[in-house]
Amino acid sequence: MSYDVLQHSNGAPLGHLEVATERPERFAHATPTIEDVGRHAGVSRQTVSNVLNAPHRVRPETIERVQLAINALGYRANHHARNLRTGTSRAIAYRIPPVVGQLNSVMDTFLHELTEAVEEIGCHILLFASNDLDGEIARYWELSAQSAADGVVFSGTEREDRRPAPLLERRMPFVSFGRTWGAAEHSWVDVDGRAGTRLAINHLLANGHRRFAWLGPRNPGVVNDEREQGVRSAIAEAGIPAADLHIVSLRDDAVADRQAIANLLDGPDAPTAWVSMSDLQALTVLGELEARGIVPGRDAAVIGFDDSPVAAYAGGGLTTIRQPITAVAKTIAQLLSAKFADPNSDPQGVLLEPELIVRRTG
Amino acid sequence: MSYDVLQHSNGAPLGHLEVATERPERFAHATPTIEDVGRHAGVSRQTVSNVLNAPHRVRPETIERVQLAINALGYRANHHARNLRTGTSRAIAYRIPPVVGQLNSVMDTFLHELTEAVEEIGCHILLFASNDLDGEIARYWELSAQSAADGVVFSGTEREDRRPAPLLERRMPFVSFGRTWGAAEHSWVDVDGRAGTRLAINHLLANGHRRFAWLGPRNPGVVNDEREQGVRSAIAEAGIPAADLHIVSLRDDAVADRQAIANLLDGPDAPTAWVSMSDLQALTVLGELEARGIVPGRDAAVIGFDDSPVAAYAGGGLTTIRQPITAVAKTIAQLLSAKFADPNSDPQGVLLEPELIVRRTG
DNA sequence: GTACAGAATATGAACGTTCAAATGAACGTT
DNA sequence: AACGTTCATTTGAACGTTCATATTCTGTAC
Repeated sequence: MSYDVLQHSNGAPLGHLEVATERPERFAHATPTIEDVGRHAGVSRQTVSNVLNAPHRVRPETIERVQLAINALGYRANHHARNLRTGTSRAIAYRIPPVVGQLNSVMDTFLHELTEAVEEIGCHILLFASNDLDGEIARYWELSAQSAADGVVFSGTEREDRRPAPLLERRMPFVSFGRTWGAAEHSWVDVDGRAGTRLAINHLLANGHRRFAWLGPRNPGVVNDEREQGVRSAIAEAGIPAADLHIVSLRDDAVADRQAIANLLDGPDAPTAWVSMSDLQALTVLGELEARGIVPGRDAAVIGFDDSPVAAYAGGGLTTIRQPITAVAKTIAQLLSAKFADPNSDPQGVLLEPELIVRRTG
Repeated sequence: MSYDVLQHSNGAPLGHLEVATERPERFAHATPTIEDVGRHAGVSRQTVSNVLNAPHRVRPETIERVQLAINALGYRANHHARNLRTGTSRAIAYRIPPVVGQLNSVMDTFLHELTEAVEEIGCHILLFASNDLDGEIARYWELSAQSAADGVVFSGTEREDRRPAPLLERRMPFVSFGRTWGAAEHSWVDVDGRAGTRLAINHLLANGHRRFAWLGPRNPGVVNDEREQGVRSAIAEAGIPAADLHIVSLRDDAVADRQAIANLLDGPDAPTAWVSMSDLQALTVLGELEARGIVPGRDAAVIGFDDSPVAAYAGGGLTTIRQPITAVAKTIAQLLSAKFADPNSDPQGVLLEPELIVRRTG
C-alpha cells in the first residue's frame, strides 16, 4: 500500500520536452501544495489562499469548489512556508521546569491546561529545557531571533524576576504565571495565595481551632511570603496572639520534617491546626498525628495546598487549597492573544481566587 | 532603550534613488539575515550557510571572520526558512495525556525527560492536546501534511494500538513508550512490568511473606496483565498455591477501595504483603493498616509502583517499583534519531528493567 | 453600446534559507 | 607556460506560502 516516491514532487521538467507547461498533479502520497489545489479546482494559488485566510473575498461557489479540491487532495498548508512569509509561528514557548527532587503537580497540571488553552487561540506549545535562569533567558532570545516562537509563558516567578526585561526589550509577547514583584511591568496571571491561606485559617477558626502551624519552605520566596501573610492576617483579625502561630521551615526531608513536627507536638501549646504549603508535606503531619493516635478531622486539623492527586487519598481525604489552574491557563492564553492582536496594548495583571476543598482532615 | 522599527527590514528601496544597490546593514533591533552576516563578513550568503552547516568546506580563517560577524549581529538562522527549504522541522510531536481524574506522575516525568532527551538530538517537543484517539490520529496526519513535525512519540499504548498503522503509512518516524502488542511493527521502548512485580514478590518472599494481594485497575489493560503475570509467576515459582494470591480491582474511589481492603483483612488468610499498581493507591492500604494498628514494614508489607513523589513521604517511606524513565526517554530519542538518519532502518524494540526502591514499608 | 465601478481572480515578488551548479583561486604536473 | 585538479567561494533557483498589485469579469448607469 505504499510506494517509493523518488521523483521530485513538482515533477521535474524532463529537459527534452519543451511543451510540458501544465504540470501533472502531484503523486498521491506527496504533500500537495496550494498550487496543486488551485490546479485541481481550476483557480489560482491566491484564490486558494484567500479561501483559507480571507473567504469574504471569494465567491461562495468558488469557495465550495476549492474546499472540494482541498478535501480531495488532503491539502494542509505548509507551516514553514506560511510562517516564513507572515513572520509568525503560532508557537508559544514554555520552559518545562526541571525535575528537581520532586515533581510539582501544579506545574504539570498547568502545562496540560495551557496546552489546551493555547489551542483555542490557534497556537501550540513549544517545550524546552534549561538548567538555569541564564540559559532560559538566552533561549528566549534565540527563539525570538529564529522567529521560532511568537510568545512566551513562564512560571516560577520570583521577586525582581530577571526574565521580563529581556523579553520586553525583544518585544516578545509574554505572560507569566505568577507576579514578578518589582520587575518591569508586564502581563501576568496569578493566584492569590494570601486569600487562599485566609480561607483556610477562617475555616479552622470557625471549627474552633486557636493554635496554628504554618508549614513553609526552607527557602521562602515571595510565594510563601504571601501565603504566610494570609495566615498571619487572618489570625490577627481573629484577635489571636501571634505567639499562637508556629512557623515550620520544611526541609524536604521526610525524617527531619517529621521530627520538627514531633517537637512542636511535644512542646507547650502544641498546634491543633496545621496548614501546609503542599499536600505532600501535609502527609508528614498526618503520619505523625496518626502515630500519636491523634485523629485528623476530629482531634486536629490538617490542610494542604494544591489539591494534588494525593489529597484525595491521604488520610481519607485531605482538606486542601485548590488553585484554579484551568482558569489561569485560559486567562494566560487570552492575554497572549490580546497581545498578538495589538502588540502595543497595555499590560494586564489578573489575580484569581483559590478555593478551599473541604475533606476529612480539616 | 527601545525604538519603533517601522521601516521594512531589508531597507525598502527609496524609488527616486536608483543607485542604492548596496543595502545598509539592518537596523540593530531587526532580525539580521544570513545575507546581512555575509555582507558584514565580506562573503556571500552561501559561505555563511556553509559555516553553519558544512564548516569543513570553508577555510578556517573565513570561518572565524564569519563567526565574528554572526556574534556581532547576533544572527540566528530563521527556523521557518531553513525548514521550508530542507523540508524538516526538527520538531517531535507529543500528545500530552489529558488530565482525567488524576495526574499520572510517570507520564509527567516522562515528558520532562523527553524534552531534555530530544534536545540532545537537536529537536524540540511540540505539544498538542486531543480528547480521543481519532482526534489524536487525525492530528498526526495534519502535522505530517503541514510538515510541522518530523517525528512522533506517543505513550499510553494498548493492545492492537491503532496509531502505528496511519503513522507508518504516512512514513512519519515514531517511537512509542510502551509496546503495542499485535499492532504493526515499529520501534518502541518499554519497561518490563512483569520483571518489576517479580522483583517485588521475590523481595517479599525473601522477607518471609506467604500471602499476597495484587491491587490492579478496574479496567485491566495489557500493562496490568503483564504486571499481574509477574506476580503470579513469581508466586508459582515459590511453590505457593495461587489461592494465596488475592486480586483486588481498584475503583479509583478512596472509600470503596478502602472497604475492599478492609474486607480482605477481615477475611480468612488475609494477605500480609500488598503490591499496588500505583503509589497513590498504596496509600489507601497504608491508611487501613495503620487504622488497625498493623505497622507497615513490621507486621505487613506494602509496595507501590512508579516511585512517585508521594513514595518518599507516605508511611515514612514507601517501597516501590521505579521505572527507568530517564533511560526510556533517552532511548526513544536515540531510536528517533536513527530513524531520521535512515528512514528505511529496521524498527527496534527496547525493553528496560525496572528497579525496586526499598524503603520502610516493605 | 459604451463607460464605469466594484467584485473576483490572477500574477509577480518576496519571506530567508539551502541545494545544485558555476566560477575563481591555488597548486602541482607535465 | 599551459593544463588539469582540487579547494574555496559565489550565483541562480527553489522550497510553499502571502502581500501588493494587476487583470478580468459582472452588472449597472447613461
